[in-house]
Amino acid sequence: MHKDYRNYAALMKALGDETRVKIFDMLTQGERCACKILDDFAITQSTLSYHMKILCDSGLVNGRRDGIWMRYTINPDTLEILKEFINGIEASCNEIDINCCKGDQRLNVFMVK
Amino acid sequence: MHKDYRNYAALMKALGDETRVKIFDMLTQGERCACKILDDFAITQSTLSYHMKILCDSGLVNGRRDGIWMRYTINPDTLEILKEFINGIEASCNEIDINCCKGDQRLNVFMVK
DNA sequence: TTGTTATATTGATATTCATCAATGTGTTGG
DNA sequence: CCAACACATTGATGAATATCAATATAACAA
Repeated sequence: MHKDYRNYAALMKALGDETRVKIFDMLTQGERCACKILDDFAITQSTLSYHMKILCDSGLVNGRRDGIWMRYTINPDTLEILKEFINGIEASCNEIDINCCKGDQRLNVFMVK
Repeated sequence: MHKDYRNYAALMKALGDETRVKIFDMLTQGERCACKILDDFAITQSTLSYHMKILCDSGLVNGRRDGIWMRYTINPDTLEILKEFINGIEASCNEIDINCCKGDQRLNVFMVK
C-alpha cells in the first residue's frame, strides 16, 4: 500500500483556505446549494464558484445540478482517504539520530559519511 | 467549544505541499535532524529551512537545537487538534435544501426570500 | 421565445508561494 | 581565535493564488 503524497498535499491544499475549510465543514450538515453557501460569506458569486471548483477538483466535494441549482455534498471516499492518512500519523518518541551529516552545504557537495 | 477555522486552514496549508507533507509523515518515525531530512529531497538547504519554518510556525512540528544540529519532532498537541477536526467531519446524507435564493447576483443584491 | 435566476468562465490584478544563490549566524574542535 | 559544519536569512524571480467585475451559459417559467 503506497502513500500518494501528491494527492494528500492536494487535499490539504484544497482545505488550506479559511473559506474552503468552512464550506467543507458546513457540508457535514448535509447537501447545500451554492446560493445557500454564498449567504454565509462576504465574497462574490464568482469567487464562490472558484472555491467550489477547487473543492470538487480535489475530489473532496461532489456537485450535482438540480435544475437551476448546484447542490454540493462531501465525497465520503475522498474524506476517508484523508482521515486514514491523518490518523496514521503519530507523534513518535523514538530516540534521536546519532550520526548526522558531514558535508559542505554551501556548495551542495556531500562527502563520505 | 468554538472551531478555529483560521487555524485549521493554516494547518492544512502547512501540509498542502508535497515536500512538507512527506516530511511530516517521515517524522512519524521519530526525531530527525535537518541534514537527515535533506538527504531525502532534491532541494537546497535553504529551501528545506524555509519549509521547516512553515511547519514549525504552524505548530505541527517542534524544533530543538542540539549543538550544531536542529532536531525536529511532531507536536502531538497540534496533531491532535487536526485529527479531531478531520474526524469530526462526516459525509451526511441529509435531505436537500428546498428553498434556495431569489436574487439578482449580477448586482450582488438580494431580495426578500 | 423571452425574461429571470443560478452558476460558470474570463480577464485583470495584487498578493503569496516555492525556489535558488549568496550570505549571515551559531556551535564546536583544535 | 579560527576554520569547519549546520542551519537561518535575504534578495530575486517565476509561478500560483484569491479576488472582483464583466460576461457567458444553463435551466426554467410564463
